[in-house]
Amino acid sequence: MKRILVIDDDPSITSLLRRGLSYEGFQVSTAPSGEEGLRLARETPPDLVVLDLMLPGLDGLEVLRRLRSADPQLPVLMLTARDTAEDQIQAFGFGAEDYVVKPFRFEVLLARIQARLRQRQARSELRYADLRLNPESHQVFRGSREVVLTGLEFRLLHTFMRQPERVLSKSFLLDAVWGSDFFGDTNIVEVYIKQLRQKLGEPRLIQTLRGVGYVLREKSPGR
Amino acid sequence: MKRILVIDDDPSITSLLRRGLSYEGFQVSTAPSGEEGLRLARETPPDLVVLDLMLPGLDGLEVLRRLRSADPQLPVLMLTARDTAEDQIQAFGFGAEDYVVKPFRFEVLLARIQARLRQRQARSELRYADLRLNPESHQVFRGSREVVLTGLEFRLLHTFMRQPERVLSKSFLLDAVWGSDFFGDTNIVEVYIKQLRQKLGEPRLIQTLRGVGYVLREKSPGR
DNA sequence: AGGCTAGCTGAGGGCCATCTGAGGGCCGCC
DNA sequence: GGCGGCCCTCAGATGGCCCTCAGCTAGCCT
Repeated sequence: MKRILVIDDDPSITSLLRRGLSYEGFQVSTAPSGEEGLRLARETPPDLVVLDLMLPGLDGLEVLRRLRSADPQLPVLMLTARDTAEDQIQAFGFGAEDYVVKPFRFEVLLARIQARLRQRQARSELRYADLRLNPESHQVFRGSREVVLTGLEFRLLHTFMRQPERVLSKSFLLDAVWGSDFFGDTNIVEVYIKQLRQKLGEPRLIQTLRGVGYVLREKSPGR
Repeated sequence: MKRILVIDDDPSITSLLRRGLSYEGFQVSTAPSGEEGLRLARETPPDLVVLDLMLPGLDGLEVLRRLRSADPQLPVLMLTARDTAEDQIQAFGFGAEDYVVKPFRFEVLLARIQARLRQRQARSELRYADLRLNPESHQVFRGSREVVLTGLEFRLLHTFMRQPERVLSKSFLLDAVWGSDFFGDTNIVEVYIKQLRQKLGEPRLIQTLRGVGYVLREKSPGR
């Protein structure tokens, strides 16, 4: 779940965003001042920050500068009532990615937030336990060791990594990886599971649930 | 010198931007339609695109989509007279970074352009491993040795260098380098890959992922 | 304990994605 | 008009990957 930090001294704004963004599935923190916002960001780094330009105490631009110094990649969305050309120029100069003018429609803000997160998300790799799978480079690592997979093996593992700890039946996998136009035996799934297990090494991450399917899960010790 | 491509059917806009941005030290191309814009972008990839949402013929959003498919990193600044929430939402959905509403102050547009370009840092010379590609001088070096490439070879390598370690499918390359109006066999990609590999020499930097595509990557040493 | 069935495994055949060398046609330049 | 460079096509060779198969193992039920 993505974390969003909202820094604004206007309670009607923070309350609106807290409710609206929570409803959209984000984990929302709010701070009424720059100092408080920076403290929260330091404790639990958010995935994105919505920052009011006009703040009591520490200036919004100063907060932006400090957030950036801690994480130059962090997406920050500026929020403000002022709409002069000078402000915009200055904010962009400090490296804000985007700028929304109050009053705004919630959907517009949401769309921009999602656009920012998507930009970031697309490049990021999937992780589970000590496994890392990068869809862009088509690479897989177990710890620091690279695991070289063929096209099908990769697609199979990718399917598991997108929904770890969820049981996937053989017919589901057949559909997801081989496509619904495949008419062979489900034994092919077993064959490729074995192949994957072998390449990924120990300890085993793909467990068999007899009569049900397979699941990507760390073997919990003693149960 | 940074290249900016302006796609807009309104001559007063293109003329204004051509003069204004040239004065600021940019190299400006303009296109009155989406088709023409895409063609220019394919021939000489710009550093940033200013794109009108309302275009005759090919829709602005469609142009955006195609520009993005060729280079996901390319900064695109949408420009439009419409200012409805729906448009903004849709444009962000397609991955526009920014949005400027007509009429605009030139300084605001300029500030946003500069902010985008700064984020992207120097595009002037692309590097990967011991490869260097300079889009301005159209030169390529492998280590200290210059590699002389033809126009197509250069565009192909350029496409790879803009997104190193990312898998590019043959159909993607066909689209990005040859254009979507090419109807020949994908074998042409294989032929040019071979040609590039030969000219670039060893160790091989363009790897084949059978059934998936090609990727610019140093062969990870056996681990 | 024994039987049944789901799942595991090793080997191998064949197909097709990719590689490769050769060559034809077009265009700009001399 | 001739020449050279570049783009594209084609067809044969290669071998990696996908899939099958048959025998084996092991969980589960009676």
